[in-house]
Amino acid sequence: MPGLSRATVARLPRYLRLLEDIDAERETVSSGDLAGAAGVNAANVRRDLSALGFQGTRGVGYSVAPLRDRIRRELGIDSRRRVAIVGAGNLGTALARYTGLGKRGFDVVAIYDVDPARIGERIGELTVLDLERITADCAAGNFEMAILAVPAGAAQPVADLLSSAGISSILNFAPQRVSVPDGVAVRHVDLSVELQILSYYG
Amino acid sequence: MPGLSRATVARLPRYLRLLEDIDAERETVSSGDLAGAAGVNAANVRRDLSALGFQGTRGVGYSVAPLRDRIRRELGIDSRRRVAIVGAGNLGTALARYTGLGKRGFDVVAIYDVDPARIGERIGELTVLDLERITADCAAGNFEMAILAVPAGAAQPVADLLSSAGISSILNFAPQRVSVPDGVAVRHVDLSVELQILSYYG
DNA sequence: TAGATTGTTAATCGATTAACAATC
DNA sequence: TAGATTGTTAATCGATTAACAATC
Repeated sequence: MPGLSRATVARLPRYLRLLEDIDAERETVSSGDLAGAAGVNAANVRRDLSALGFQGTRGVGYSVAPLRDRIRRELGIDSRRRVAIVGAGNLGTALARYTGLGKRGFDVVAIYDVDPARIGERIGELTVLDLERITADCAAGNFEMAILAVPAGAAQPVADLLSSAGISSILNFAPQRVSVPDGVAVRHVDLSVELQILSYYG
Repeated sequence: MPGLSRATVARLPRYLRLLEDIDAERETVSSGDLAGAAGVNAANVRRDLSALGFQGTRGVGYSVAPLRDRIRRELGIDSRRRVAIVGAGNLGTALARYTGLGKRGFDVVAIYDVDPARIGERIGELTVLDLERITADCAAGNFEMAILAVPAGAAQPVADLLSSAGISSILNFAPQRVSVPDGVAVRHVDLSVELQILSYYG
């Protein structure tokens, strides 16, 4: 049903960023403009937009506003997504304070930790909640996505809790891959893995 | 000269993690063990290790210690890499306090900011330095890699400074892609892009 | 020998890109 | 008409995987 390839989906947010930042007076963009911003080939852009069923005009380009709306709709950004952060350590706290997510359609609605010394602490507009509550809160439909900012050993147990409570997606920053049942989407971002890859090419 | 495919390099750190965490008494691992830990196919593992020129023993598996050392050497982890963090906001501060990097061969040696109110502030063992100094410090060989944790608008200018000062690699957390000259390696990690991709599949 | 596991081939897959006719 | 740019084809590329002979 998705229809769009993984690689195409990964590029849509980049196109969207250009379309949102572009001069309000610009009415059209070419595949070359989009390619430049996203760091890809212009033919690739045309193919992506074609897969989206979005048509441009030969000799002219693509209409900015309709394309922007089409990508937003495809990514589901017209309806906001609610995100919980798990782990109120350095990284979790930093993510909770980051205001850039709100502009992109994501609302951070809760942050959880196991440390009694942290529970109840205020971080921006949020109060750190007891991790014990997370299953109930997730099952109650308070959020659809979670960001894991926990130590390696806690990643899989927390992912299990969330999966059984019906979470849709997990973004995992813990230095440990987690496995989840079918139907739950996961992405891993591992800082030292990223640096090691860079280090190899540097 | 690299010889290893990008995809293979990206998997090596995952294999390494298993090899470092494994029971000290285990002398061998099979491609199936490594595949399970890394979330890939066993044939893929064998192909990767073969590309590395590392041989196993049929019917037995791969020797843990030599394989671990071989991967470390390939990734250049036997020599430590020095990393500077640019931007002492929420994220930059969290990264500076993160102790996981040291265990993986990366030393955070400096953190920079432009805000006079932050310059001189202590973060763990580091003192926030004036961004003005970064070109000189980089050119002096104080570090080889940089992590950008700056606002979107600052990413490209900072990347330009670092490139001209001879940086090897940049890990960019700013919500804005940067372009750099040949010879500088860059990776982008964009939190809201990651969430948008997840959101599509969730 | 019997069971396990490697190393490699061949098939397949998914994605990228050059090129160019179509057409604004 | 002349210039620009799309939409799509065909070629290519890089990576994955099943399968199995080799061999411990």
